[in-house]
Amino acid sequence: MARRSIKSNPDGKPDIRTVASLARVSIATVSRTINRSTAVSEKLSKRVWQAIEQLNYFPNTHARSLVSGRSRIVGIVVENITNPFFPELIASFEEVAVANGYELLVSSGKIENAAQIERIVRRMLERKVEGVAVLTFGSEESVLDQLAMHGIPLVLAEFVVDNPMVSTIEIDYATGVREAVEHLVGLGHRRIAYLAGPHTLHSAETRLHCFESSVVACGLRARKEWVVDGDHTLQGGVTGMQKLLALKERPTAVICSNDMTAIGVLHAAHQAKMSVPEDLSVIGLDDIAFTEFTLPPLTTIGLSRHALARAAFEALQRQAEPDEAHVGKRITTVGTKLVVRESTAPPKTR
Amino acid sequence: MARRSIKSNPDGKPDIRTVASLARVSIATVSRTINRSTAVSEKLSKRVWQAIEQLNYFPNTHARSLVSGRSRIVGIVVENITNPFFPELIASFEEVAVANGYELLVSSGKIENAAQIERIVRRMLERKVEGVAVLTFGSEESVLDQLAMHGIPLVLAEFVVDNPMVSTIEIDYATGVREAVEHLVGLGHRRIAYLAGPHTLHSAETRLHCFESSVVACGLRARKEWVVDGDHTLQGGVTGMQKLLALKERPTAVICSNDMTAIGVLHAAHQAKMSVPEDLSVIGLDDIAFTEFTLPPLTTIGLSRHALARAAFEALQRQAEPDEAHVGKRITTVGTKLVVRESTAPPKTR
DNA sequence: ATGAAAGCGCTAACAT
DNA sequence: ATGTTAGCGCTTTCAT
Repeated sequence: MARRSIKSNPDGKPDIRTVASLARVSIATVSRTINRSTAVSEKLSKRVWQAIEQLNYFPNTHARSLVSGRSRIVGIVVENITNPFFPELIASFEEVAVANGYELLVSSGKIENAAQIERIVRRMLERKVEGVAVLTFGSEESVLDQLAMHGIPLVLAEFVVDNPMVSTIEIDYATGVREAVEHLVGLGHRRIAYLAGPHTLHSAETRLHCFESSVVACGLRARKEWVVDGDHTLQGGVTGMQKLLALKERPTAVICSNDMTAIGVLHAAHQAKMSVPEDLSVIGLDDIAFTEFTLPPLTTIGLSRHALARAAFEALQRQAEPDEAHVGKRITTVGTKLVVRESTAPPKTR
Repeated sequence: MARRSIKSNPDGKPDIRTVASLARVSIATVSRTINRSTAVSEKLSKRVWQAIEQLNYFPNTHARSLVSGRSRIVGIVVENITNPFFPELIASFEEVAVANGYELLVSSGKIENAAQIERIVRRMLERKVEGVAVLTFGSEESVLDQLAMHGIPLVLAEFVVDNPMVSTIEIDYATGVREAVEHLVGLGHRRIAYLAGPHTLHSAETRLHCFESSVVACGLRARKEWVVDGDHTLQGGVTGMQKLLALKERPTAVICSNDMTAIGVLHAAHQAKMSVPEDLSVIGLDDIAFTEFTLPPLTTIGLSRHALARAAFEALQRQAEPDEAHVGKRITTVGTKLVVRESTAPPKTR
């Protein structure tokens, strides 16, 4: 039986006691040094760090979490991983979380039924995440209720909830969308269509409203048949564009609720032997990496993954580590702005 | 001070004792019931499960990991998250890991210098992962050495290492690549080019060799200037295609080391006013979701993310939970096969 | 400023 | 088959 008193590093993994004895201090002093908590004298702290270095020691996070109640893990929930926007978002989130000493727990599967929600909540609860960024842009309600019920801090995209545990990242679509509409109008377009996202997505509805008000602000009339439903997928873009092509009076430009939709539109236009931008101008939204390489390169409304990820992490951190400078700050805004490439040009017909 | 004897659920989070007392058994019996370890009588086990249900209890994974030494976390390391192949792979890996009661720790950042490798290794070690799937297809050596040195089971893609802790997923590129070459030859192509991946990638070298031997097997001669370097990015595909276009004797078809490259080729061909597949046939490799929506839809050599993820997880699990049925099984093979879409057709010139 | 010791929630001997 | 108990490696009182 390996009792503590007998055991002398059977494996080789140093623990806090190994460090303590090498530095000739108590384990409490080692802990304090590592956590920079109570002041430790210069002299001892130096000895401790030296021992740590020498042993290549690092604390056992499980032991740490167990006693402190803090896991230093944050969760992130997305859906629809086939839209490159989300992997890019996760990568950014990982970067900022890790840089701040946190680990992340990713859920990237589809969220379609109660069992799947249950599993996500369970995973987050089991690993004792300190907060969760729910960046599904729409299906948050369900996940939300359960997590919030358990007292886990949450941050949502564009879903303001009256709960002190829930922060919101607001996205200023208005600016980017207005720039897009003005860009088209400036090129001479009068017949501008909109290929929407799913009605279940909060963000998609917001984007649509921004489009409608921008059109009106530009003195154009909003024609109902020029607003077509989509679902933020490539196929949705194809189908939506086909609907637009079937109209007697076709639009000369189309703004899409996201880049995937816009790529689908490019596809459908090509199939219909239309040239972009000569016969049709197309604008997307998100500015995913692919847009530089579509045919032609896509003009799009940029939404920074990095800004979004950083805002989400910081909101979570504010909840986990309350900081007098930021108390009560529960809404952060992230901007959008037009990126002009080659899918927009003056209309041929006027 | 909340001593155990005084404490009576101050928060409400049930622990193993809460369950034990509700079920009128010892905590050991609760533990046994949950872990299905030593046999527990039907009667008691039923009482325990009932109490668990009633209290909505689940074990604290940190406590569990601390004492058992098993974290039930597996790591996965990828690079180049902008290639949709990798997010799709991660999602598959997540699915199979979670289904088997494991959590995953993802590292998706670029691996370019010692500090970044150090951080990945550190993250994995700190959270005590039970194994790591290094699916970078090339930069494994570096990460590998350090992790293996710490005795962590590893699984690599196509990198056979003489170490019992390291398993390998071998990918049978030969079959898919041969199908692709035969498909082109069957259509009448004689001048087939190859747009390679980076030489630093093991898998890219393998793919190239498969191409070369398939070409020879079909009785064509391998022309050196028709094998062009690429880097598995869209831009690399564009640049590579431009090199091919500059040749006096142009190929009538090009096989690319991955789909991203092929999409770049499509782009460059379009810019050069060439029609695919009329003027040029193009074949990719991976079969990422995007390939259905390129212009035209891409013929490609399919490599199942799900099969790869499952093979990787199972290899890891075999190492973590040795199983007499599979001892010593350290190499798994995953297949590839041609998916014909619309980017290939008979050549115009012969 | 430092150390001794309790105990986080659980698993795994060991005892019955 | 079940219970008792000793820690897993750490943080955090409490005492000095």
